[in-house]
Amino acid sequence: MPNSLKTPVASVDKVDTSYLETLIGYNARRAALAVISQFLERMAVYDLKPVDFSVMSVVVHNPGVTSRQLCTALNILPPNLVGLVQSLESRGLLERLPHPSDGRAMGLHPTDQGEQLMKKAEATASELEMTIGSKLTSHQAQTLVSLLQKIYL
Amino acid sequence: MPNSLKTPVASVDKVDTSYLETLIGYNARRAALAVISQFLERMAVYDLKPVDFSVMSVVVHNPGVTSRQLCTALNILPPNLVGLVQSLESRGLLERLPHPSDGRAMGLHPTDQGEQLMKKAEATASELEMTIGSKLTSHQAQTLVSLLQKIYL
DNA sequence: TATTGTTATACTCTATAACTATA
DNA sequence: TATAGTTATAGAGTATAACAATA
Repeated sequence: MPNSLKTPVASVDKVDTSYLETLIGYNARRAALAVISQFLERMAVYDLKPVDFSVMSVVVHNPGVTSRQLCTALNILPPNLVGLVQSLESRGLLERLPHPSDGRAMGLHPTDQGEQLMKKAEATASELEMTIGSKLTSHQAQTLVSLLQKIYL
Repeated sequence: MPNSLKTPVASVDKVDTSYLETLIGYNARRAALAVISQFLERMAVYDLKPVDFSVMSVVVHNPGVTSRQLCTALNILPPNLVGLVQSLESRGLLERLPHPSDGRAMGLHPTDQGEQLMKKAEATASELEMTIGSKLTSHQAQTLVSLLQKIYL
């Protein structure tokens, strides 16, 4: 029997992605992109992209942290951090001071302006968590974070 | 009291990322990157990157799917799909046939070679799921997938 | 000899505008 | 007028190699 009679050149009405939806990596990436998309919108007022936010947040909570430490903590390659830090410094959000004991390194310190901005930005980030949380119970959100960390930590 | 005496230019021994680790988006992105990194290694033998795998998987499970449908299902922009499809076609993994009812569209169909490759590739992907799953119980993995889907679906 | 920070650079990924052929 | 597929191109993100200064 010719295939053309059995399936006269198939067409698809509804796309079935059920297989991909069984994969943790696929779901994690889709979820991350969805959240980051909302994050971008909400952080636009502060002119902070996710990486800028992460860098500033670590600097605020770890005054004096070095570039190397930042790279390790956030999984950023050193050459790619240089421009980020220069940009944040030129915006007056952080400053680079000599490291007290290592002459090669520079400690990154938040400025007052940087701390004030991040106070607001972290509040906005927490609001976003609540919005996402409206799709999840608080217990589910906690479970989700815990399970994700098991994978990458 | 001069600040230099209270904190003589701070240095950081262990970086504290506990705030970022409360954010779903941060954790989802870190987890996705960790899984994708392993995915890249395991799929290298098939010369399939995550997007190639996703495209081929949808084509195999939806013979005749159009480019537009693929873009919508996988959140890819049409111009960025063109090269992917051309590459997969030139490798003999799929073929583009005229759509039965829409003269503008082309249906994407897996070749026999494409189906055989994806049979192996999907088995490899499932093995990877098991490996990730070794960090989670099967029930936890199921919960994780379900919670991630609540966020982006 | 190893490490921090940096420059230069290349490669990939993602995004936008505009065109054609068809609906 | 709207949509599918395509081209060209720009921008962002990510990668490696190599160098100067310091440990």
